Amino acid sequence: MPNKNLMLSRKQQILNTAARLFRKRGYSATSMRDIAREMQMEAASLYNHINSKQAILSELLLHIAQAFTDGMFEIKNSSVSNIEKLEQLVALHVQMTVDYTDAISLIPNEWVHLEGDAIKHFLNLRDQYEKDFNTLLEAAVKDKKLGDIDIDLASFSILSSLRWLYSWYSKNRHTDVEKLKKEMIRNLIYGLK
Amino acid sequence: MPNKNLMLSRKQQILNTAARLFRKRGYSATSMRDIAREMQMEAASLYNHINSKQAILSELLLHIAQAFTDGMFEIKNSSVSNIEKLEQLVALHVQMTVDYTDAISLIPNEWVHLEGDAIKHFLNLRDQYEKDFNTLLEAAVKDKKLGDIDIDLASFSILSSLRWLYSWYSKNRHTDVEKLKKEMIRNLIYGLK
DNA sequence: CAATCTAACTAACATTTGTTAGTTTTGTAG
DNA sequence: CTACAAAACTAACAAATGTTAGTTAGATTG
Repeated sequence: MPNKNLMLSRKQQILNTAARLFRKRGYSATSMRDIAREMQMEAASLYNHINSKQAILSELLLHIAQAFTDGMFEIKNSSVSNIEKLEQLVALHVQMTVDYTDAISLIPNEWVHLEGDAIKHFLNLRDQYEKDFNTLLEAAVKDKKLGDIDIDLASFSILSSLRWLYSWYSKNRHTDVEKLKKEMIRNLIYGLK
Repeated sequence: MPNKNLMLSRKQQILNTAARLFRKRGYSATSMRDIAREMQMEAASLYNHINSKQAILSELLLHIAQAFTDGMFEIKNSSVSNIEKLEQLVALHVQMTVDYTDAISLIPNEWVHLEGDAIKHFLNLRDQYEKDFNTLLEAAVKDKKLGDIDIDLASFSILSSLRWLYSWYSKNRHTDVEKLKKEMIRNLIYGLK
């Protein structure tokens, strides 16, 4: 089977390669020459497609963060119960993990290497997302669908597990995605009942 | 001999400072000059106390990993029920998080920058710990103390939350430690019942 | 064919990096 | 006070870094 990367734009190939290397060794420990070697080209040639190393990181991270924000917007405004919205959010995380395993692995830590407006933007999206998540969790408790939990700590626990799912999924790629969604919903949401 | 104690205490200051900076910016993005500046000394002077940047990282990570291994050994061999052992393990994580907040933050990601024997040793300790954790979880299920969960995924979820607790705790240092232990046990263990 | 565009190349740059060597200061024990 | 060891300093190093400038090969278009 030919390389899947062949069908993508050169820029997208570079982003994918960078995501894989950033995941493996971290942003700082990955050099432009590392990325270039993997792409079988010279480091300077990368600049025909991307503006800077920093721009690679911010494209990767902001793309993921925006996708989560968009997903949250849709789910928040849908007309299902609060507990169902929570279920859909867990499913969103699982789906994102499956679709963007490498890039999503950068979310927990590598954002610290963003600079300027990019880091502000990223943290704005992240903080708003977490606020929305807490709000939904609180609403579900008020609906008597969840026990009398510490909202902040429970929210943190759930999101921690979801953020690290990429690591589990990498070792279990055979897993059926829909089954995984159901199991995570059970573990993380109904475990708290 | 009091000279040696003074030297060790200076070394410990360096380790603590390094842990704080490694946490903030990552191992690779933290230079020896960064650590030195924070210690109000020159980079070269650090080498009177430590052998290399790499040695700092491995001392920090292996110290934490060994403490977990020791804790697991004690708990495994104690004469309480399996479910109580799980409770004690959660409490161990919480206590370690409180005692070594900065150094413990390096456990999830920064081990990738270990080299040679250090990385082998670290991964051995980590993998054995996770195996022991899984075994206990399985035993608790067999005791009918937990529902019919996917052991691997549940173990992963619990450990993810515990690994990231340092981040929550940093923003909630006022929290009573014993209360936090109880809440985490409830969230992570009895949530699964 | 000629002109244009894309995407590769080589060469070089100014910084920053971890670390070593050699020297000087400082604190303490006898 | 002297002697010594601990721990700081200055200076320098080779290697690696992100990036720019200028050039060239190959394809596409008029």
